[in-house]
Amino acid sequence: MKDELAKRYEPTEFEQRIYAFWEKGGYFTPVADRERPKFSIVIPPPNVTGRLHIGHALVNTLQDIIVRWKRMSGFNTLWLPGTDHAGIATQLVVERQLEKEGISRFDLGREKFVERVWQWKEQHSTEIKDQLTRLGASADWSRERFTLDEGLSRAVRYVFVKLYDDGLIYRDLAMVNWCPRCRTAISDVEVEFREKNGKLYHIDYPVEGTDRKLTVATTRPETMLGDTGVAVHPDDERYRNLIGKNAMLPIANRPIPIVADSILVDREFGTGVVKVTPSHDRNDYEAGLRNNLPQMQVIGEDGRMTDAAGAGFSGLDRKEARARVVEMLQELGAIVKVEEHVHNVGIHGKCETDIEPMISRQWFVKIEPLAKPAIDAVRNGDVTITPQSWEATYFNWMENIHDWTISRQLWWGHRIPAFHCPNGHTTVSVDDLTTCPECSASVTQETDVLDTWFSSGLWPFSTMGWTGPESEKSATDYQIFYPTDTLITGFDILFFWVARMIMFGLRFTGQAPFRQVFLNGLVRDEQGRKMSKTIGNVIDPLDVVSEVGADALRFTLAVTASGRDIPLGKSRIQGYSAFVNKIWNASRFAMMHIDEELRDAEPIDRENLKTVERWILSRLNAVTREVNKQLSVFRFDEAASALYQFFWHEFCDWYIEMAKPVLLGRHGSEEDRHLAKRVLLEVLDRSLRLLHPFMPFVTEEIWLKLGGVEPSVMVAPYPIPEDVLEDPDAERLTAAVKAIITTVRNVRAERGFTPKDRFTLYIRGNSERESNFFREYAYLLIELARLDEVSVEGEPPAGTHHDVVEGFHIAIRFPEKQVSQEQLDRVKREIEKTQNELASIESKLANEQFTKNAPPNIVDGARTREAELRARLEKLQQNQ
RNA sequence: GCGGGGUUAGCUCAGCGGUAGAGCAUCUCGCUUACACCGAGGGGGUCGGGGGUUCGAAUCCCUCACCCCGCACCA
Repeated sequence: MKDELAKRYEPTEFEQRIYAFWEKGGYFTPVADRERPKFSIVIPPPNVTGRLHIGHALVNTLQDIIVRWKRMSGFNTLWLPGTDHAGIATQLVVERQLEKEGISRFDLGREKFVERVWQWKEQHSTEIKDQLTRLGASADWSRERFTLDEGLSRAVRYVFVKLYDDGLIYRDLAMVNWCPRCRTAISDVEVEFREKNGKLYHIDYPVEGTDRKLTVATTRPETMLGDTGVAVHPDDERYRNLIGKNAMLPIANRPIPIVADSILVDREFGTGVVKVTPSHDRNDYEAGLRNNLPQMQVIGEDGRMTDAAGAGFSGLDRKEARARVVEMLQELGAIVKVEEHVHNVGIHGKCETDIEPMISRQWFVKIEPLAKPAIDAVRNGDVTITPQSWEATYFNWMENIHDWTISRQLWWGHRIPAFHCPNGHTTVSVDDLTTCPECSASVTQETDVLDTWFSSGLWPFSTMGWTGPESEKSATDYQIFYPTDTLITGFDILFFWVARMIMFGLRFTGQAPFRQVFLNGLVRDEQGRKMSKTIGNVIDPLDVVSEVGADALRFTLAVTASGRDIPLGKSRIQGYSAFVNKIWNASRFAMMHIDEELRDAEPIDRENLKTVERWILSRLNAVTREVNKQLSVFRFDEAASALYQFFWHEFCDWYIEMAKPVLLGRHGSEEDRHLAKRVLLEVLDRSLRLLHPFMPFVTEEIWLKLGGVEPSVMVAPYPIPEDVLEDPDAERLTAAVKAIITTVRNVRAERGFTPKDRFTLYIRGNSERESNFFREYAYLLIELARLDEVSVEGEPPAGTHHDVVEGFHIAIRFPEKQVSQEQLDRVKREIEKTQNELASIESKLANEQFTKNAPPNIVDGARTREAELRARLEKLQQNQ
């Protein structure tokens, strides 16, 4: 032992010091060795925009647990960190900043604006690292990447050009999701649906040349200004004769054709008549194409009405225009009725603005040829997804996938490497062009940038030096660490990110970018609600770290992370911080008894181990097996619980208490004490290593004070189970000792005795060996059960309490005392319980179907149980 | 509408074919020189309803109810 542990556990005292120690030791950086088995993982790059929330804490804790576990298990381990430029999100942040200064990005101009964003990025780029550092993330910061780095940008351009050349990227006029606030197109997955209360307006459109009117229903009356048709179902008797005639569009006073369309119109819904606005509705767009209806854009890119909307509307905001249209229709008497209507409104998730479907010229990825192999990779097991239920979601989405809109009318991001000349030629090129290869005219680069997820999709290999096929021979990291092994991320980006990485990885590297994916759940509050600023139930991970330390937070996250959503509350974290405290204090106790020379002592002399020592080593071995097994299947909760259970309730509550008489010199020889200390050290040492991935700081702090062979616990070998340590006999006997002690304590409380009252315990082994065992451990029974005597051979006198525990008949004699009714009832209840169980097991055994069909071990178990119950019942009845 | 998940102790959840479990909360006793962020002990569940398969079902199948989450639809 080098040094003493501080009396109190104060994580803030040492966490940052420990992290600095690791960094200085270079333990985060793997070696450039192709021979050693490697383990690699890339971080889901957080947005540069800032503060880590509890979800980040979770996903990075889980990664770190796996990474530390693998590193300690001997793998040449790389955890590659970095950040994402997060196109829209980051641009938004800076735009909001500008707003405060009273200007817009358009006032500043593209170049100046992008400069501003870079400035902002530089100011904040260290924040993410600092925050991950405080959580204890053992990422290799020397390899930190940013999606706009030169190498990564090069990869983006290569991929774009290649896909274009392969005919998988095209530019076309199509109906896209347009965000009028951000003034850009976004992809389908970026549209979120919110249920909103709206109104359904029923409007009369007069039919030309008749006195009939067609009533259409719409939730967006302002779009009627752009109607170019009215559709009915071809088989609908009510309107059949009107097909081919014109309806007169109110307000605009434009005749528009009545067409038949069986796809658009559901006869059962509403009036069975649909207004068609090809320019501002996805379905209407398709219907317009089918029926040759013209497109008429009445809403512009900024969400305001265009000139085409007509005088009185041009320049009005969408919402204003709606009110105006309704007002005018009311004046005309064209509104038949207005209904309350709950419907899903598509909004842009990043800024909450209502999406405007809009026809626009954009760049797209033809996705099906990419999706097919990505589906196969999961189907044939090259990539596994945990929890497995997500695979269904993955297939469902991938099999119904639509082309991916990749162009964004933003300024912050990878500018599309396409070059246009005045003669209408467009050339894509990895390197910048100045003149058109076709006509030599000077060219200008496409102004659109790429969807952020286009570059994130390349993350597992673009971060490793991959910039195209030639780089595969020269990029060392790519050669050693690609493909990665595991991906740990939130399920919310399964489509955005995971699916696209698989598609790109397969297409460009010929391999899936990872073998296993673990999708973690959402962190919720204790009542299972989402954390939100409005509810005020947000837990800031950095606050928690300041209050109780990173280890308590990490352990709490791990112990609740089964793959489902995670209910997290402060009280819960508080609870697990008690566990960290427990580890601290148990270590403190152990270190009081561990001498310097023990550290380098020869291996434990197994021959001379006492039963309880063999027991604790056997239990330790079992938990070692369990933790390794559960981590390999991402059951962080099971692994953490097993450690919790073992360390607290087996090691602290029982083993340490059992070892105290020897350690403190109240019992046993000097050699016994030496061996006890040796075992204590062994268990603590292994426990710290087992716990390290979950709580790296506290384990390291203790480990360093303990003084190990390795310079740091994070590079000490992770324990693996050893069969020689398994000891069912010791487990059985120790379980009996524990149960007997518990029973005595029980009886003491039940009969109203105090801890000061001393009893005599009579016990008999079922063999001479067992009797000897109880003789050997009589001192323990006396100490822990507070007895004055243990009699192994003596015959219990009358008037003692009888019981059968773990197959051993015991009798407890205690001083005369008035027995209360309550205590008598208790005895009665116990007898009844035993009788009931006995009855049920007897009837079971009497059933021939059971003895015939059930597996032998189950039947045997039942027989043993029956015998036990019978013996116990007999003894209990003596207590009445 | 399609797909996935859920309904087990007051709360949060695990168990997913063979005697109902954990953590927290609660109650009782105890400041015993590692720890009161502690120790010892107790109480508390007809495993959402109904039906079926089985010697045996919280666990498998069917069905109903309610809740959550995707996707699609939403005139």
